[in-house]
Amino acid sequence: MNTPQGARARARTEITAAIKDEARRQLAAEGAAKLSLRAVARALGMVSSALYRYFPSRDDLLTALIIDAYDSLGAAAEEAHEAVADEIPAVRWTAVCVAVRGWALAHPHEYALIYGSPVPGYVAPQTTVPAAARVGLLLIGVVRDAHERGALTPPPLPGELRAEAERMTADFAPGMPPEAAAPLVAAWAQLYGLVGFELFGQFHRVVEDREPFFRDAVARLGRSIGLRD
Amino acid sequence: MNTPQGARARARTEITAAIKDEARRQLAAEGAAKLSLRAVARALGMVSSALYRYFPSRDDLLTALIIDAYDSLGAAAEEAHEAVADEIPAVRWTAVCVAVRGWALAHPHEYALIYGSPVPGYVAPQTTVPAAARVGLLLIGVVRDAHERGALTPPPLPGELRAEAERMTADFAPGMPPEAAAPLVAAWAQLYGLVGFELFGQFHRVVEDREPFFRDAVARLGRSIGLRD
DNA sequence: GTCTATAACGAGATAGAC
DNA sequence: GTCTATCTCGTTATAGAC
Repeated sequence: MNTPQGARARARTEITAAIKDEARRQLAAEGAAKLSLRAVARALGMVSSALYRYFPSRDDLLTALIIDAYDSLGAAAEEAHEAVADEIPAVRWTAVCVAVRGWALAHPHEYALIYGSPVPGYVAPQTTVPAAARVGLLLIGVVRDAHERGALTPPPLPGELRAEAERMTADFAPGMPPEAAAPLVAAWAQLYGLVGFELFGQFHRVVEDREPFFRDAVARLGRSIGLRD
Repeated sequence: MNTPQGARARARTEITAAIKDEARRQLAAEGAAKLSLRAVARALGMVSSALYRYFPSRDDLLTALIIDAYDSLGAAAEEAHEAVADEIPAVRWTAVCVAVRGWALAHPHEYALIYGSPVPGYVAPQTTVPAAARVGLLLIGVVRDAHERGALTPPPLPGELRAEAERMTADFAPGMPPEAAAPLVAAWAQLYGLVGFELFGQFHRVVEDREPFFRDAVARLGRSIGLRD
């Protein structure tokens, strides 16, 4: 934030950050289901009712943590993309995917919060949507750019999926050929399948040398959409 | 079970089943993190100490639920495969994937238990491995069979992955060409990415007509391994 | 106005005595 | 196996400090 702040506003920002930091610590230790306002307050030497000045409810604290996680992931992905902005789309595709994996390995509990099992009793409000969409929009941008440069040869579109594909491009990927819509959305989900399996231990004794395995898989994902090397 | 049982053994089997049923109910309501032996006991009109005659700890109950879930999923996948055993490998591939999705939609909380975020503080023992491997072994069988019929043209194997691919085939997919190993393991993870995204709500307002979308995606996955239509 | 602290509610879990 | 005393929790009402 580069807005000038008075002392009270600064104190408020700092305490808000301290609450979220402590909540993240508890997330790592006990999981989102057991996140407790009282425990956070206790760890900060505050009384539980004081937290309500900062977060109107436990669910609002959870929502803030979720938005922060999506934004942190989105920022990491966008930064990685900018670093290779001059490369061909296939290279940028892989760079974004590798950044998603890197962020997930560095923040496993926040990854579990946003892409793991839903927290029982919690329903994410619409306010999480913009942050949640960042990585997806970035990948759409890569594919659209490939199309504009003539570097995209998407697979044929099954007639059954034509209407759905056209709705998708109209809704959130204007300028992208509808043939790429279903393969891209599928690749997006599949990317998180690869990351989740590694993170949650399903690759234990199955995949040993994980980075080259991952790069190979996401390169294939890019080709399945029609990105050319 | 077709072993003849005395009255005592039968009662034990029934009570064990009742405990697991009630635990699954709580799993759905509160999540695995909050699964509590006491609450299960209360719901069954038992006292908590009595449960320890059936499950020595909460983690053992969790392990039993996890093995049951893997076995239920594995059985559903194997049954779907048998129903199309005479078809070409690409058809059998899709049938198994569709069965995995169908099972997951029918058992979302058990899916979350085995493929969602890890339960904090719980580490799965080796006893879960055979049940967990069933779907993977089934998919390996489809690909191996395609190879034996000459219906498999796997993508070229990057030199970087040669050693890993040969270890994979030696460890759990003998008779399968190493070129197919990495694409198959990746496809296996990606399948669960597709299912998880649908189940956990990431496709909300993104994918509307989900079954054809899913079939298209898994058909592409099959082709990425080298299965021919 | 902005914040923290006290106390309380209703619900649920837990530990130990019996 | 039962009962009770003591914990936890989210949340609110209220009172007072700055």
